[in-house]
Amino acid sequence: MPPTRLAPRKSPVQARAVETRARILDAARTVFAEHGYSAGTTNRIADEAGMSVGSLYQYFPNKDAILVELVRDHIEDGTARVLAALATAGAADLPDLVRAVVTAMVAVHADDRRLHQVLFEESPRPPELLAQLRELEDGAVAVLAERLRHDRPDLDSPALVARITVVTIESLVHRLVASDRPLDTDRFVAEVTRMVDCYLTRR
Amino acid sequence: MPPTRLAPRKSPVQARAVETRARILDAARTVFAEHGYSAGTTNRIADEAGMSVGSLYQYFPNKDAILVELVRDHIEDGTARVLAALATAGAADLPDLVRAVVTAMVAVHADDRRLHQVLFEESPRPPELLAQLRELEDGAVAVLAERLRHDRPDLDSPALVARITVVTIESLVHRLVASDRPLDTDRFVAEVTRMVDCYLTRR
Amino acid sequence: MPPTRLAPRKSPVQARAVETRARILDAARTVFAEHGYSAGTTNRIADEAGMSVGSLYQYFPNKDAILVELVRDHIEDGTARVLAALATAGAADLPDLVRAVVTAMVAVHADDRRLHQVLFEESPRPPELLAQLRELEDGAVAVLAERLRHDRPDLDSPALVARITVVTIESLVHRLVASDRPLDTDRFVAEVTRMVDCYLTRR
Amino acid sequence: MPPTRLAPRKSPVQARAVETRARILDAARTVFAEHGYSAGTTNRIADEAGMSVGSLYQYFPNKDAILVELVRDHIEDGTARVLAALATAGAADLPDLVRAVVTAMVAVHADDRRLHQVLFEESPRPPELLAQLRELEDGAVAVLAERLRHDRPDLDSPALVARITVVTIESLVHRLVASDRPLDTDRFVAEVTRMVDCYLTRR
DNA sequence: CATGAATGAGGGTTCATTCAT
DNA sequence: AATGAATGAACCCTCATTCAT
Repeated sequence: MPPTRLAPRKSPVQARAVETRARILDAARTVFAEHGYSAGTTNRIADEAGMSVGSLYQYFPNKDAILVELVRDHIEDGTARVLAALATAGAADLPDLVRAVVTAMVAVHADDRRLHQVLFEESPRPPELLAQLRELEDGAVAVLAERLRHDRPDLDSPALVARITVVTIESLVHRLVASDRPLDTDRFVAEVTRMVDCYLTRR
Repeated sequence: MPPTRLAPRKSPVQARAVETRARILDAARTVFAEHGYSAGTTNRIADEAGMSVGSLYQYFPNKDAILVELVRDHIEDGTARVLAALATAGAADLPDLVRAVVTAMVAVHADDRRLHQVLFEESPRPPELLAQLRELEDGAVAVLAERLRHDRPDLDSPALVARITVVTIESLVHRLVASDRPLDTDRFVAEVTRMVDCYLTRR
Repeated sequence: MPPTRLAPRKSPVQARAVETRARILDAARTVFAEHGYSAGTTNRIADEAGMSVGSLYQYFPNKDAILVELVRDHIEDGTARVLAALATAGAADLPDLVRAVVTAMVAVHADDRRLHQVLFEESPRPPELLAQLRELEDGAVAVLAERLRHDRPDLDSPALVARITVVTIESLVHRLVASDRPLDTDRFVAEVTRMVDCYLTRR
Repeated sequence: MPPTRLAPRKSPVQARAVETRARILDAARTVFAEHGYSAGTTNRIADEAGMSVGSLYQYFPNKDAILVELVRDHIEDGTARVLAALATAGAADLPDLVRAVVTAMVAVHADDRRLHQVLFEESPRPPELLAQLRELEDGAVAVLAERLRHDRPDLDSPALVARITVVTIESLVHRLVASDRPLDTDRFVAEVTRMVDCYLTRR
């Protein structure tokens, strides 16, 4: 039985598998957010996903793989949203871009604060995961450095400045999210933006 | 019996105990840095310290207590060194103070990068420990805010600015330390200083 | 599909679980009888049951729960057998009833003397267990007291007499069972019966 | 330096040792009563006795030895007090003797209920201890049997009757003491006495 | 493919006992 | 003799992973 000619989609089997993986990842998010990493056992995740542990292990080779996938998803989602924000901002000037990026970053991380704590602060960091994070950071740094080379040809080392900027934004957003004492988000964004603007704008 | 004989030295018993605690903490630093928190077992720590688990448990009631003590020591050491740097800087202007603080912070954390990752990113955070960290941050914020009220009476909310500043410095230093890709420390200090200065100085 | 097919039989899953629990309890009986409570480790029990510790802990949340279940089983078994003996004795007079009860009690406890020592003399007594024992004793006291009110309306305090009687029978049977020097069981029953009869019958 | 000629006492050294042993035993009583047997650690006992574990082990070869000694002391004390009661009762008739014995037994055990529970119900029973208990019981049985042979020459098996009697009294007294629900002691004594009297007196 | 019972290494912790001082 | 730090076997329990059904 030949598949419908122009069906540009995965075979039913694969589609099912993709959906199951998603169910597991959703469950893992819930369970990690609620129990933390070590107490977020694979059995609990399988339970939450409404399947047996055995099934879970058919889709992920081990617990770490789930974690890695979770982070990858988060990164992809974050990247997409930040890029969308930049697209919207268009060819704005630096301050506006910074504000757009910081706002988007905060939005990305505000979804589930506790989950991000678990993901980024209390979980083991397999090499694969570290590589992903580096790649992301490097990408952002490259983009910003390029822009700086155009806008601020006077800068000594645009790469370093770009990295400091990127790391500052990332760090502060994570800190905001991880913080037990909630800061006012809008003010936070405003202040971070002002700081970074100043750093990038003044010679 | 000359007074020097029984001078400022703890009784043999206590001195021994203090030394043993120190040995355990040193071993814990080594083991945590090498294996991470969960794999840094009490038996491994005792081994590294050249003693039996039982002995270890005569000095610490449980594994968490070791972690808490490690962080407390780190905080005390860090606080002392930052204060010393400030004292040396004397009544300098803000930029110089910022540079002194950042330099001291980097020095404090450069000792053992991996250990700080374990301590601050992948370990459980008992309430006692969180309280310590808050206290430290609040203290720094209070000092800086006070200074800002003097130097920059025009600032809207010195407390918020102070907190953003403190958190920025803390975060960036931790990021630098946690980073697998070593940045040039001096340049890093210079850039962070410049960023914070700008933030605090420009209206 | 004939009704006998799906008749009063538990689903395979449950039936298996029930059987496994029984295997664990049997193993626990053996191990406790042989090693006592503290030396009767969960690993030894699992071993004796031909399974791993992990499996054991899938059926019981902790060691005490095994003990409690063992005692509950013993109580249920004992209660059933004593009631059966009473049913057989029918509306006999007091002496015959006493003989029936004592005989049944001895039979219940004769199964495994050493186990009963462990269960009732050297194990911790979780509140749940104490409650069970009290309930049992109170039940027996209530039944006997009621009967005494009918048969011996002259008695001052049937409740106290009933309790003394019940406790005496329980105690002596346990003593007999715990004893290292086996007494002749029939004579023992005869003497205890005589003593209790006398106590209940003579004014 | 020859010791004082007619000093009928232990050498100072021995006297000191005896006193130290007593201190340890007192401490053990306190600690066992408070913490139970397994949680009544040798360190706690040494602490309570105001000495170091090492010293404790100079007087007792191991923990069990302390337990055995505690029971031995209890038995000696109990025997002495029951004998005293009998002496006071003089050549009374059986009922009076029984009352005297039961009263004395209750008094002996009322001192520290919890300690007796620990000693007789939740501690391991080393062979040495079992031997002591047998010896005591046998002694009491022998005395009573002898008396029965005089007073009740009609009895078939005075030895068995004596043993049942002795065991009944022992058991009930222990039960009373171990009980969580306190019975009125005087009524208890009266009832037990009545029961035993009846048993021994009526043919 | 799904199931979930089974596995068992390994974790933190305790405590009777020893031994250097 | 006294001390008390040190020892380390053993305990109860967890959880990532496997495998028979």
